[in-house]
Amino acid sequence: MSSIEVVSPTIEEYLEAIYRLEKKKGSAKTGDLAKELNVALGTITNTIESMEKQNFITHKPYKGVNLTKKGRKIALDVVRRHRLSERLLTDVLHIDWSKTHDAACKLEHAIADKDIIKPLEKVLGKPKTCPHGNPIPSESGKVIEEKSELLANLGLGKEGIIVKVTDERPDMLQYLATLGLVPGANVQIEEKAPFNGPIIVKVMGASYALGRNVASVIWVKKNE
Amino acid sequence: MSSIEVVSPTIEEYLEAIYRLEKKKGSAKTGDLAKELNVALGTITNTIESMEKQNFITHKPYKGVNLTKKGRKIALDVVRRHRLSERLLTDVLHIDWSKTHDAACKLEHAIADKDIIKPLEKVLGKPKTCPHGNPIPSESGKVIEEKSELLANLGLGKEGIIVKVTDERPDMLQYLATLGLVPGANVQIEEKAPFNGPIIVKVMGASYALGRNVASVIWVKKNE
DNA sequence: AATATATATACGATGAATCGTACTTTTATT
DNA sequence: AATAAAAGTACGATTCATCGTATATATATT
Repeated sequence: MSSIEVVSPTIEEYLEAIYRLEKKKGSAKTGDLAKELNVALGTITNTIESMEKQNFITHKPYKGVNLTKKGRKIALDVVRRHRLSERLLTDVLHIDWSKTHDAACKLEHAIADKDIIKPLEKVLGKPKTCPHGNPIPSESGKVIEEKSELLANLGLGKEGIIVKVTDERPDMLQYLATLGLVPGANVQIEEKAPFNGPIIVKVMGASYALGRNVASVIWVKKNE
Repeated sequence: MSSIEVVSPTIEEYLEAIYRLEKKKGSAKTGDLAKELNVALGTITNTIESMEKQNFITHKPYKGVNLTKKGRKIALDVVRRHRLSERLLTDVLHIDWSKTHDAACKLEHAIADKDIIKPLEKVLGKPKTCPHGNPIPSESGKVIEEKSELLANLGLGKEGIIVKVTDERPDMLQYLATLGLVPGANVQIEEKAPFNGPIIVKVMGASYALGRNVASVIWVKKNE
């Protein structure tokens, strides 16, 4: 059987957040978790402790939290449900990609049942990624991560296709969408100002100056 | 503004259950609630007490619980979300109507946001009823209940169109579907055995003997 | 090396939702 | 009217998730 363990929505949220932070920084610090989950630090300590007892994570004080095999399995399932929820919201309900994250955070816990998630995946056409370009883990927990590099690191004159956008803030996503900076779009570096100044990119014929912070959430696959 | 008050999923469940029982029996007894919500009797007493303090319900011991105006408003919103969820599950995800109830009980709490429920309603084509035929309350809380009578009470030889089925048990719904006893179907009473015996009905050319308990969850609109 | 900052823990407390057992009151049955 | 059955309440206890304040420890900065 090896079906996935059922845990509370809270623990699912924690596992998901740890997964994200682990991916981004290698491990999840309690402070980052507190910010991500919007709870007090002491709460993190408490919950982390109980999660370690249940063998979902390991915690080395001051070094951060990491998922165990058992924890990762659940986390991947939550991420899978989250990203399929986002696809449902954009592809079926035609909701803007800037609004999907928060809604998906609630939906993901309501579609854990196999009888729901499988038909959902099928109806959506087995999408490989969420609307922001992040891969959707398979039922068995496989993640196919497309190789890509930061737009901010792309050399002058180089061009590539946007693969994913790693920022969920609605205002940021709205901004990117108005410029056409969405997965699939072709971008070219026209200029890179020194001292970490803005980057001028060309998208669909138009040129825009992007701050480095913006260029650091966009991942592209370089055209060779 | 007059937007709908936000309460916990638990309270939403209670309000929804009270709404159903009120509709069926005029009021909700604590015992019925305990069965409906699968919790201990004492738990009902506790929660009921706090809900009465918050003015969601009134409770006359041994007489039952009833919704206040405030409570009914929330209850109708929950029912609306529940039934739209069921439509999503059947119409979009093509899930069998026998499985939608339990799944919708979870989904209903995840789609409370106006930004989600409005697009959902629109995509579904503003359906008037859930897959079982129960009316979907409007955004403002209006319920348009189609006049109907129990199949069990229909006279010999009379015929009508099934309007709704008021039973959520998966096995019952599966059984009804195999006989074609679904909303919209035309049925005719061919025979009524005495002493509350079975009723023979004709559906789509075929005849079936139904127990009274089955004929008492099917509501029809008589053809005049 | 000293100090400031970031990171983490301890501890006491709260509220929501739940349980189970014992007890009480009302309604139904004989 | 007596009694059995159904309905409801009281009460003590538990678990989960949370808070805030105070304190401790480690890492980074000067």
